[in-house]
Amino acid sequence: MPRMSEAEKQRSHNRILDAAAQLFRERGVEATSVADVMKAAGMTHGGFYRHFESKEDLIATAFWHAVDDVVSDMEREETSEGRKKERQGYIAKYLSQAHAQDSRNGCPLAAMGTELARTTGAPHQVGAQALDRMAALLQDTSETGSGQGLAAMALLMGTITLARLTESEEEADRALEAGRTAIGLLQDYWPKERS
Amino acid sequence: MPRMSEAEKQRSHNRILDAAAQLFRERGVEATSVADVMKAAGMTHGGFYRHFESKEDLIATAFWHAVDDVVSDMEREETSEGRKKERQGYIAKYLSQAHAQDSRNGCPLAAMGTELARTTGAPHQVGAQALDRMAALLQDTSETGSGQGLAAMALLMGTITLARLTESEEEADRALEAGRTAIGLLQDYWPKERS
DNA sequence: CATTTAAGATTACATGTATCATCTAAATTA
DNA sequence: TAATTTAGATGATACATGTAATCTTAAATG
Repeated sequence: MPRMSEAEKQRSHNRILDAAAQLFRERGVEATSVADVMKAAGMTHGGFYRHFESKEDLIATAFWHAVDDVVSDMEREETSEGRKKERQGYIAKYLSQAHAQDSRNGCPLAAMGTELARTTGAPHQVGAQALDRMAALLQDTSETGSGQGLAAMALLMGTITLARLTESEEEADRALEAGRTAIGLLQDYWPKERS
Repeated sequence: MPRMSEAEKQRSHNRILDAAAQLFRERGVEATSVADVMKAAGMTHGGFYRHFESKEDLIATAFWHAVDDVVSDMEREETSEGRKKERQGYIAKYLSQAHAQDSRNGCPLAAMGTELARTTGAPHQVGAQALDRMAALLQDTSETGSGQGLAAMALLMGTITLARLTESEEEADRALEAGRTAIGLLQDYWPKERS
């Protein structure tokens, strides 16, 4: 069947990336094989190494692809006022039953963070970069680097992990509700820069 | 070499459990093979099925073993005043560089939570049970079921995950410090039961 | 139109996997 | 002490894994 045009190769490449980004989040990185990814992308595993150097390469690239996917909308917002508005919506979506039940399309850090932390090399690096990016988005207007964005990120990630760990929707809801309350406290009471 | 006395079998059993509890936390559940565990326990893989029905069985049992190990000290404290005191120490240890760097002996939920959430059956169940247990310990004196314990657990888990994801001790420290501040806010400002 | 190129399929490889049947020697028990 | 039991070792199974060489065919190039 090969060979295909440059444009079609790009499309294949993106299909692999999309499939990997979804499967890695849904089943985990270790639990997903290169063959699984290629099958989900509608190909056989043979062609894989025309697109990526190794599975490790795919992990880093697909993870970053997922981060872009989830985060770039909000980054386009230029004014800090516009962001503040969007941030509330983003947080509400993040702490929703829908997000808890759809890890496939959800926060890549929540789904793969633990696994990336255990890695060394490129996958670990992009994980750390993603953290910077997302914490910056969660940072409330005024002071950057106060740690409030980091705390918010930790709380969000922790909360969906708990919600996904529960055994009923009611319990998941209790976790999500607790997360919402806690995020509110961080926003309302985080100490001002003393300087 | 076999056969060994009943007492020695128990000791073997515990060695397997300890090894599994450590390796699962350090490398992850999927990334750890039954053979790895048995080798770390000083045995060959053949004897494994005299002790456990399956790897899934081991996962659930070893996870619970780790939870007991980490949590049972604090549960022995009877009075809620005694617990309150201990809780602060527990939280300080949890949000420490030492804990971030030693997942092997650290919080089982932080290390395996995401993976357990993806499981079905016994491993998922014990994960949910562990959450109940730990959230109860983090619950501040007064009102149970307010969700404050859940939020605290989410924050703690999220924070070490972030600390482990960073690429330098300084960044890890920033995450841990943010977590400490946030925990304080939860304790100080969590809304009283309206009733 | 002929030649070259390369995307993806096919196949192969060596290794790792969970599981289990069988073997062994020592502890139990009769 | 003799017979029985069984913990753990050995080895085999059947399959999944990451990687790579090779083949096929259509696109790109001349």
